Order: sequence, then C-alpha cells, then structure tokens
Amino acid sequence: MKTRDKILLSSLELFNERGERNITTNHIAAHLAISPGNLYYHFRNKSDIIYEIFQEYEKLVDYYLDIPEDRLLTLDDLTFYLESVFDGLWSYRFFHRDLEYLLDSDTRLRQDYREFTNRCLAAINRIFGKLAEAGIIEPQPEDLRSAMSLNVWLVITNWMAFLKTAHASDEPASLTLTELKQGIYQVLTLELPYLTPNYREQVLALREKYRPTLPENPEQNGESSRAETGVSVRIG
Amino acid sequence: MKTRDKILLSSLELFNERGERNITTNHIAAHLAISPGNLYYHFRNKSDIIYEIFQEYEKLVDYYLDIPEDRLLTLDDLTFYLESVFDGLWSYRFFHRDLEYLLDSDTRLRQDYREFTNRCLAAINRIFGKLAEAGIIEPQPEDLRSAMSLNVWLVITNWMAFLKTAHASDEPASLTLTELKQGIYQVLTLELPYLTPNYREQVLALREKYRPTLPENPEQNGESSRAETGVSVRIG
DNA sequence: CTATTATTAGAGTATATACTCTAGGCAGTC
DNA sequence: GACTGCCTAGAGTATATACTCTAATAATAG
Repeated sequence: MKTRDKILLSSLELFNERGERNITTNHIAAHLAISPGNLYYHFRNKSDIIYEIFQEYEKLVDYYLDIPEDRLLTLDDLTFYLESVFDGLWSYRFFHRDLEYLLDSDTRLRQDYREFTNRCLAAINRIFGKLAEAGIIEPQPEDLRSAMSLNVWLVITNWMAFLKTAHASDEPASLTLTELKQGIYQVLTLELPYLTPNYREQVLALREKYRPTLPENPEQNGESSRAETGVSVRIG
Repeated sequence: MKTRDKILLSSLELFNERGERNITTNHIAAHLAISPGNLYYHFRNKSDIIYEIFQEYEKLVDYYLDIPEDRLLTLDDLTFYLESVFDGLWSYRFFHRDLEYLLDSDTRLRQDYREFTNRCLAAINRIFGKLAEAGIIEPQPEDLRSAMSLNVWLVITNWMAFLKTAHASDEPASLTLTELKQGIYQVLTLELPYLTPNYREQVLALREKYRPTLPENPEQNGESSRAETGVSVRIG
C-alpha cells in the first residue's frame, strides 16, 4: 500500500480511537514508523488529511443514500439505509466529535459539510416521501415532513455523543457498533406514530431488534462491572 | 467583584465566543489584565475552571427543571421549561461543543455530567407524564415515553451544533438566541402526534411562534447576504 | 504598629505541536 | 555511469500552552 494511503488509514484509525484533538501529525508518523518529513511530503498539513478523510466519508454516505426513483421502497430498504448510515457514522466517528472546531479551521470543509448536511436532509425527506408512497407511513404535509427529517438527522448525528457521554467514568472509550446501532431504535421511535396499520407490526418488530439491552439485565456474559456502567436511565 | 468570579465570568464569555479549545489560561488572564500567576492562585488548572462553570450550569438547569408535584401542568409550564432549557444551553453553549474532550480529561466532570444527563432525562419523562395527566398529550406506555424523552434530549442538545454547522462559511460564529430557540419548534414537532384533540390547536399555535424564518423570505431587514447564508433546506 | 494572611505581578520553564529543511536513497532510463 | 523524479530520514525550529516560582503588595487581626 502506498505511503499516502497508509497515512490516511492510520490517521482515521487514531482519530477514531483517541480523538482528533489528541492526535498530532507526529503521532501519526510515529505510528507508521515514518518520519514527519515524509508525512509532510504527502500532505501539506493536518487539515488536508482530515479533509481527504471527510471526502471519503461523504462519498460513502452519498453512495448509500442513493434512493431509487423507479420503484417503491420496502422495509428492507429502510433497514439498509439505517444500517448503512450508522455504519458510516461508526467508521468515521471521530468526525462528529470535533465537528465544530474542524469546520472553523477549514473553510472548504465547512462549505462541503454544509452541502453534505443538506443532501442528507433531502435524502431523509425523500425516504419519508417514498415510505408514504409505499404505504408504510401515512403521507404528511411537506411542512411536517421537513421538520421530521431534521429531527431524524439530529437524533442520528447525536446518538453517538450521547452514548459516549452517558457511559460512566471507568471505561471512557468503550463503544461498540452494536450499541451505536441502538440508535436505529431511537429513529424508528420517531416514525412510530406515522405508521400505517398494514405495516405497524412489522416496523415494531424491526425496531425491537435494536432495543437497547437494559444494563440492569445483563444476560450476555454477566460481567457485573459492565452492567453498572451502562446507561442507567431506562431508554427502552 | 472578586477576581475569582471575574475569572469564571471571563472564561465563560471567551469559551462561548471562541470555543474552549481556542482559549488558553493566558488568554483569560490577558483578557482580564491580570497575570497568569494570579489566575493560578485562584484555580489549580484549566479543568477546575471548567468544572466550576459546569456546576453553575448544572445548578441553573436543575433549578428550572424542578417539576411541581402538587398541581397539573399547563401549556405555560411547558413553554417555560422549553424556554429555560434553551436559555441555559445558550448561556453555557461552549460546553456541549467540546463535551467529549472535556469529559475525557476530567473524571469528576464525566461522572457529574452523566448524573446530570440522567436527571434531565428523568425530568423530561416526568414532564411527559404530567402533560398526560393534564390531558395535553395522550398517555403512553412507559416504554415509549422513555424513548421519546431520550429523543427530545437528543434534539435539544444537538440543535445548536446543527445550527452552527449548517450555517455557511462566511459568517462562522454568528448565532443568535432567537435562532437557537427555533429548536423549540423541533421539540414540539416530536410531540405533535401525541397531542389530545383538546389542546392540539393551542400547541400548534405555540409551535408556530418558533417556526424558523425561511432564509428565502427575509422579511426583517432585508440583509441579502444574511438571507443567502441561512439554512438552505426548508426546515419548517 | 506589627504580624499574619491573602492577593498579585511577572518572569520563567518544560513540554508539545505543526511544520521545515537539507541531504540522500532508490528505481527507472538512456 | 549519469541523470531524473519520486520518496524518505531525521534533525531542527518557531510558537504556543499549561503551569511554576519568587518576591512584592494589599488587607486584616491583634
């Protein structure tokens, strides 16, 4: 693999694990056992590395949120969209953590991210539209649909921060993809009141799959420490 | 005013304006025209300053989210809770911006914030319960109520970040309390499907007060630049 | 007034951080 | 072998950052 790509990969890995703020270009170089000079041969500065990583993220999400025009949506489609979005969020999870700072220090990024947000909101909006067409949810006025889309976006993009901050002190950076996907439960909660009778049961069943496992009820492996450090307020 | 209090006040002001990450202890001292030594006489380190500011924030929100046990809730109560929460968010807006980093670098803060979150979630939950008692919303199973409370919390705490990041590049740090309070529109959107027929119209009217002014329709003072840099996707 | 304590100034420091600069290796090509 | 273009090492630097240390000045108590 080319050094340039290795830099991008390692940066993403380190950023995700320890936060962009805690990772310097020297850390990245050291982690790859290359010289700082080498790193700066490939990238003008740290911002450029982050910008390229963002572009990958953008491409990934855009790819997943491509909504078919020629057919109706199914529940499987919805599941796919939700799973994909949370997969993306997971793979680039450092990004939302320091979002505001990152946007403040890179105008290109700010501009691009703004458009990215708008594309995502539009996609969510279209999904709602097509779910109505498919008879899965009741059709709603554009007014309401936009506000709902925005709420979905807010829940999706803030779910991870909630998990990380609601976790107790002793295990600061433990977060799994499974936990993250419990965000799908929250998103489906938003849609609950709008389901058509025909699909209500199916969506409820789907939602149930992502229900957070209560920390008071540690049925997996009984690690009692784990049980006490989970989210303590019942969120299901 | 005591130097100690001036330090807290200036810190909050600078953090809010330019972000905690961009403000050093030397900045704070310089802003107050005192020496760094003086600052460190009053506070052991930067974390301690932030921790005390958080405690003020906590106290404020706890004070506002004190829910009466002895009487029914009114729509005015609901309005008060929403307004107060967003006021608090505004006054301590630096906090949520760098939340994860702050919690990672201060165990006390992490622990306290976790309990704070749980108290807030419990308060939202109680509000839902009492709104049902008052016949404003339909009663819901505890299950659903908890998930809804969490969604409300996610929308509230992420609304500001959305505004800041969705704004265009040319005016990075322009955000007003009025815009922030449009988050109330989003929160009320969440409650819409659960309203009782008796109160539906009243809540709709309340919600309407916070409807975001569309950037395509700049009726206030016609600053055209402002108009083009607002949120471009219709969020109402 | 004196002794003690609280407050302040301001120079200074160890460490970190983003980034630069120079020299050189290596692969291919004529 | 010499030339060229790409890549790499590694020492080095300017600046920033959080924080310390000493000495001096106010404030207060007896």
